[in-house]
Amino acid sequence: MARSGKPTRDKILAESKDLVFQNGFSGTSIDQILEKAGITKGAFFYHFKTKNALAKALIEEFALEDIHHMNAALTKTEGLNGDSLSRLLQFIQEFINMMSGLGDPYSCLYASYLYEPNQFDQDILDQITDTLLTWRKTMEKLINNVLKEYEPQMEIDVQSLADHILVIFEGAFIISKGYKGKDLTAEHLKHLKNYFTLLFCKKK
Amino acid sequence: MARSGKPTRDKILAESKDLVFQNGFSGTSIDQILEKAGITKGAFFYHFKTKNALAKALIEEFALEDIHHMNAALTKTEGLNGDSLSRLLQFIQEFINMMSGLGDPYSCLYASYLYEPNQFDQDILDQITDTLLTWRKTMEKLINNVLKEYEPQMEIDVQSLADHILVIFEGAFIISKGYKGKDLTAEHLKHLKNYFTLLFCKKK
DNA sequence: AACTAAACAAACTAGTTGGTATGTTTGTGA
DNA sequence: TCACAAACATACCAACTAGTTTGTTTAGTT
Repeated sequence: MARSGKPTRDKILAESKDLVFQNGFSGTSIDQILEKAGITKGAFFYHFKTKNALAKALIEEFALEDIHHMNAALTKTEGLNGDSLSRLLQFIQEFINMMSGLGDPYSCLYASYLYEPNQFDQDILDQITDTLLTWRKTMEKLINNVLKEYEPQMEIDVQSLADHILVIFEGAFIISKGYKGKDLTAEHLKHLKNYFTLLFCKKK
Repeated sequence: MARSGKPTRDKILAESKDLVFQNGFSGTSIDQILEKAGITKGAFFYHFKTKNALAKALIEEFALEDIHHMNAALTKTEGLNGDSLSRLLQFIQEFINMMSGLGDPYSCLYASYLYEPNQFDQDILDQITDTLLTWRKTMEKLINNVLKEYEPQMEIDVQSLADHILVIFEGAFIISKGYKGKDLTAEHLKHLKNYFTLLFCKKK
């Protein structure tokens, strides 16, 4: 056997992710990646058969981390299972904490890909949909548990309300970029927390 | 004089906008634009000095329409100036109506550009920031008027709350794309309307 | 009818693109 | 120690890229 290729592969993934967020996927050339990663073309195409294979690896890694964050927040708030509302609110608070320390605007690979969808194979786009659906299912459960104990102040569609957290994430990322300042996600998640608090102020 | 070049220029703008939303800006080649618009390279570079000049023209047109929509909704709700809250709510309702009939997910050029910012000159990115600031100022005014009459149920930051409508717009566009179904913006704007309604349920 | 400038068309160029073919180094187990 | 495969490096290519050059058509003006 030769030496391990994992450091090289990881370097390619890390550097190309940064480049994609700055230039877009098709705006990122392989030569740029080689230069930033300090490798050659042979090394790149040893680890990734095509440029699209890199795209797939990138989104797989990103989705894995994403769902991992979601599950971590779920686990952290498991103790509050008794009060369904504080569980939901604390779940959101976990992400407020997570995004609070952030300097530069955060970037999401889903949004990056979805604004040039023709560049990617179908399975890549499907993976994004799957991850969104996982989020939706999780949020629906949390909300439905609240609905057992609380009477919502307004008529709401659970699925739409479940999606709303992702909407705020993605939107906040973009607006943060638009203002070129620091990331604004935390403060916008607070509005979601407010919304939930006001919506479920009355027990059944 | 020769015949008017406006139809050609407009065709270039319309077709290239579609292409950019499918392929991204750097993923859209000039040759692709020529084919879709049914013109030649000479015609293209007669109307736009560089590809980046096209990018600028595209964002200028998009921002103009955007602000025009905003002002139209403002004008339409001017009659409600007496009740500041219903004015704010009806302002949002105008966009709910606008986005309700939509089939395919809507696309925003700001988001498209901001996810490959290195492809564009600074003045293009500045134009995006300016437009966001115009939205912010408008929303701040509407909200501040409400705050004169109403006591908010929770402590809120006006600027952040003003930005929140754009956050929901942009986020809803992306999530809609992710689900590959129809546009979901209208239903997410309803959550914003709910939020405002609950937040300002008590007069001073 | 001759002229003129705007509005194109066609062919070209220099550089870049993703991808390949072929060779070389590296570590490790028999 | 030597075989051998994994992990690279180098040189190359065909296709495509944005942009240019040069020539032609079109429609008002005089």
